[in-house]
Amino acid sequence: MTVLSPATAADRTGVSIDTLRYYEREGLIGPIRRSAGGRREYTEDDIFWIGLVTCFRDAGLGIADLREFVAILRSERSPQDRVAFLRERRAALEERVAALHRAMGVLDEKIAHYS
Amino acid sequence: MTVLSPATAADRTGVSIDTLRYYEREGLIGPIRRSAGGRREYTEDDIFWIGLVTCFRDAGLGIADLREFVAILRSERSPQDRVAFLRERRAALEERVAALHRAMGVLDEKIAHYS
DNA sequence: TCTTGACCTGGAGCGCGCTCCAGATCCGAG
DNA sequence: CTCGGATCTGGAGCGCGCTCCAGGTCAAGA
Repeated sequence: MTVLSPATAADRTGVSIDTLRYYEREGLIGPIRRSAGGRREYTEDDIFWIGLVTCFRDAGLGIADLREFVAILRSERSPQDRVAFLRERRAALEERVAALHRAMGVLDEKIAHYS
Repeated sequence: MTVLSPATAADRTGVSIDTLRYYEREGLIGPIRRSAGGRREYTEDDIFWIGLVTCFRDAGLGIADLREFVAILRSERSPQDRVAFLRERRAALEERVAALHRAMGVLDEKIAHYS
């Protein structure tokens, strides 16, 4: 099974090496397996997971939120608990969308005013 | 014409007094008129403008973005320039909405998986 | 073997957006 | 006139999310 060097992982995910290490320290990813010499070896699964993390980061979630998300998914919680947590997170994102829509409405108003 | 004290303005807008001063320093609002003694006197117009600013802040825009927004609206730019700027901002917000939708999609997938 | 460059760790530094503080001033109630 | 609460200013401090650095290790190529 092929593994990826830190540089390659960074390249593939669009996340800097420093940030990958940071995410690992913060418990958002990994722990990443190491080679005999102590270098990180990223698997495709790691890359996929990093993709999830960046997806949520891009959506504006904070590190603490992500950590909680990871903790829930890795925990032995019941499906019901997980679903409850996920729905709650979803609702928070919907509120963000609503805030965005409000701002876009203001913009539309201004645009209409100057058109 | 009635004016509002800093405390009242803070109360009305939900923005702390410190933050109102900060916004003023940064050029996002005001400059707010002062009383003979040097205290700020917020007008209803000021309150309205603060509402716009908080709307955009809630949508995740940064201070620099807001400053630019204010600068454009106050400048002597042509309506075309303003509309162009506003449309550009709107597109950026739409991209944020898209990022949010992507994250919500991931959440939905997980929810479906555990349901 | 030697060089070179990627990688390691721990910790410092940075920009953002506030938030708090000290010390002074203002002003309405008593 | 006095008192005390609200406000003023300039500047320090803080949490977040990286980003960078020093000093050392590892490993592939000449």
